[in-house]
Amino acid sequence: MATSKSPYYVTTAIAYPNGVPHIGHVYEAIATDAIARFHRLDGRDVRFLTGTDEHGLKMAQTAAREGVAPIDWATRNSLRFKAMDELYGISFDRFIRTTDTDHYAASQELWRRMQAAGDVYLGKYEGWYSVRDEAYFDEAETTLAPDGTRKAPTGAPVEWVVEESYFFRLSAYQDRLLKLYEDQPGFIGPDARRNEVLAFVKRGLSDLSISRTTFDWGVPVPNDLKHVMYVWVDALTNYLTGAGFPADEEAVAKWWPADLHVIGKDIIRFHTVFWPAFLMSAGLPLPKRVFAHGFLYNRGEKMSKSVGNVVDPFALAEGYGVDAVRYFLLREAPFGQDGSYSHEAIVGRINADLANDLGNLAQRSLSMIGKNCEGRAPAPAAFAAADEAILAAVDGLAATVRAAFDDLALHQALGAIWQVVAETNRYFANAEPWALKKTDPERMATVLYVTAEAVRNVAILVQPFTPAAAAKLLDLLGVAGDARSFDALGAAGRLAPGALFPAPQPVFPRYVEPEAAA
RNA sequence: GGCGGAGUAGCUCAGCUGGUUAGAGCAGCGGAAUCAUAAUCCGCGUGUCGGGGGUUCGAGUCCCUCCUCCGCUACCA
Repeated sequence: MATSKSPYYVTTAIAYPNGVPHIGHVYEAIATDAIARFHRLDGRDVRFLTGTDEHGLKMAQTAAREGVAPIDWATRNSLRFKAMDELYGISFDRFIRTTDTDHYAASQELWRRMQAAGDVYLGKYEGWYSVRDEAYFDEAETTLAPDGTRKAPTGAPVEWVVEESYFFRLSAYQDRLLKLYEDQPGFIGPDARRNEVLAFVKRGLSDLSISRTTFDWGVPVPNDLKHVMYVWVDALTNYLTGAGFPADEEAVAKWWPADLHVIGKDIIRFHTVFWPAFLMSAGLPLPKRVFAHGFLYNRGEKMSKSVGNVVDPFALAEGYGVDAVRYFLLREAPFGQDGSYSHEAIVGRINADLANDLGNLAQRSLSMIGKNCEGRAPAPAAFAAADEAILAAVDGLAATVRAAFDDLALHQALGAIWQVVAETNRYFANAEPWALKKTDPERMATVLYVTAEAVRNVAILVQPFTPAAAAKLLDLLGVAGDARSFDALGAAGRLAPGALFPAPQPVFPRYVEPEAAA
């Protein structure tokens, strides 16, 4: 079952490490990690790429302000992002940095290919430029301050800048892009984003400025060292670098095109318009899917430094635990839509879903097994209708969860799993194994066996979401390390009666307010 | 302004191509049980389905109109 499956290459966007990571960064990493773990458990050979995008004027400026070299500033911050990923158990196969040497080689090779295709030409770029924003603005967007200076919409001063720049002939790709969206409807998700991109491209495309001469902190343009590549070519190419492009042809053949780019909704255009156009130009296959997740709000309010409601991922993990945060973020908001974070909401999820529903189900059944079955997997007698019903619900879960992952409806996968958890709690309460203890020990053993089986299957399926707790749960069920993939779901991996269980212990602790605990 | 999305129980939301008394989870109230992490189970919702009009035997579900909110409308990591 695991043998004939195709490799799976999935990426997050690379983060711009000009500051510290925030909750949005973890959210994207956690979601992509769940997807990567899911496919690994499903028997596929997975490559998971994440990292940092380290070039650009702003990085150089901040480094100068800090009195360090750009590379040192980038390294310091990049390490912080990597530490965050490691803290949250993000199972990346490579943490790429756009300052890695092989990335320079990849970016320059992509450039050469686009140039060879006749899509790169030298021109002049001019406009109102804001150094602070590292961006040009339309004159209509700017305002004239009373003192005669012109300001960007962000309030930053702008100046008229003319610079030589290489351009990419994006205008030539309108038809091919529209055809792509039509031929490959799943290329952009969710659908709402697809419509926006479609409307945008239909309005017409102009060529894209892809180099700068005003700073040198970037990948040099081949054969014209005055220029460094502007953000799009450099940053997007990381996905190719991560696949071994161009030197490692075997790796490229295996991993490229990527199966999925997970990104934030703010950068959808770059990934669904510029990126496929670059790849078409270079004669490379296109990624199969680009999916934009939503933003996280703090009690419905946008998080911003000035408001001071930014949530620090490190503090979050400290306060609630890594698995709880992972579960909460993927359960609370439909993946692809905006979500809201609040202390009350996360505590509610921790206590209601993790501790009460699943954690307590495991604890109550395993504790009875420990006390009444010598701590061994009980031997079931013939199954009654209620037993069969639960096992059928449990065994049907794999298909439901797979379908949810196909649609990237991660919240639905969790919803389906927890529905079975609730059913199992009902089953357990109905069967009253504690009463059967005296009247019908054989029946009690059967109920405990079925319940343990339900917990085993749920634990396997929940591994992509709460990896550490799931592993602990499987330990408590005596499940061997090589029996935790989706191959072991259902009848194929049933608990062997008599198998020894370690002493049960809580897996998902309740959240208790610190002051109440003191 | 243009295009697109949304407005359903206190909260978060399901409701497919129109058809039994509009559903789920959470919260709340009442009860049961006591294996378990004060966890679990059972029962309880008279909601103008944003307002108004229309089509239809019949409309959250289609059409028109109005109100409110949100997204996109090119180079912002």
